[in-house]
Amino acid sequence: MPQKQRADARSNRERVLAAARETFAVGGLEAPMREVARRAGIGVATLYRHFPTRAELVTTVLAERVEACGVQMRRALDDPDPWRALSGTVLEFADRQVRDQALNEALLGSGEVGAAFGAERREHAQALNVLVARARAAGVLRAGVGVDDVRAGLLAIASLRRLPARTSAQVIGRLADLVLAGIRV
Amino acid sequence: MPQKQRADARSNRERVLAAARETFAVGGLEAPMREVARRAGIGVATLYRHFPTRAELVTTVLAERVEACGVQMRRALDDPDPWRALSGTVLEFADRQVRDQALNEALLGSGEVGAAFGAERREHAQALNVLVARARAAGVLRAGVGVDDVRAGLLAIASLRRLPARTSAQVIGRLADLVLAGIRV
DNA sequence: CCCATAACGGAACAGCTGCTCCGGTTCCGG
DNA sequence: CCGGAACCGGAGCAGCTGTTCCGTTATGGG
Repeated sequence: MPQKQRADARSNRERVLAAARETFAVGGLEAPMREVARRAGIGVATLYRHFPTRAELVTTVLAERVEACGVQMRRALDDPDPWRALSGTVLEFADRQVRDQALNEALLGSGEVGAAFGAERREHAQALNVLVARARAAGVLRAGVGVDDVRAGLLAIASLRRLPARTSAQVIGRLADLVLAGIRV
Repeated sequence: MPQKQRADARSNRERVLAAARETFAVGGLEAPMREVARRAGIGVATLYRHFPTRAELVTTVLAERVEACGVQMRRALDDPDPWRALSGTVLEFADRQVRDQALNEALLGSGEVGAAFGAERREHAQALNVLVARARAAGVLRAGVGVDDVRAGLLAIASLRRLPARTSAQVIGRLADLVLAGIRV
């Protein structure tokens, strides 16, 4: 029953989403609404007509990426090799972090945006539990390493956002390797 | 030739510094100047008379803590046990991070406040070089681990600021152990 | 082709920030 | 104890933010 909106309205909605994706990826989730509107080539009022509040725009943009993480998680759960599943998840997480400055506030943030993805976060946490349990059962984890340690590593990788952009990719890569080295037996 | 200022002026300066220490440690370096002034029980104009700009207040408050880090670094350089020197530095860094939400922007931040401590940062970097080189020479480091990896670990620890305060201490502790485990042979 | 009306855009509002101006207050040497 | 200089405090400025109001534009069914 939608599709009643005018053609220009729908096209503008797409423009807004595209602009928001770019803007948030580069400048983080705190990027001004005016900046998104300007990049989309429309006025702020139009932006607010499509997304009545800032949080709504942010969650809409992030929903698709959070879902992509879920897909990756489910794929890891199907991997018969426990270490490859766990290490792959860590590396993939680091890689997403390098490419998207905004994703992690949805997965790890404590504010309004974080709360909007509570269900997905619980699902990811549950999947991580399973991955770590399998890895431990396979004997590839150093003694004493638990889910909380892996989660600490992921949190650290995610927190490396806001670094001089040029160096952050290298630092994140090194840290991911470091975390894996610290986890493995 | 100082000491020409009136008694109330000097007392107010102390009040400002005390209030700034509290405020910055709890709320981070972005805490509003009005908040510092209110906590000190004075007006904002008085605050700005003693510290003409926000950065000046911040650097004054941080200078003493940065110096404390320098002391610790020099002590580590005197330690004959290379691994204890390096691991102690990492753990001490993590501990400071837990106790002070603001220190690391001076040591690692890329903004104006970070630039103000360029000399100290270079000194710390140099000391870290030495510590890592000694540890490697002693054969306690995993093959391929370099200064950049240690620095990535420290950066990660520092970036864990802005977490739900109750959990951050545990997470930081786990991460510090994880980094050490990833570095050691 | 026309015009009701959905959709638009920019000025404007409210609230935050760092920082300054200026009239009133307080200290302290003589 | 007095008076001028040193000092204080809050109102105010400029600039940022998210969000809304309302006059203007232009889509598309008849």
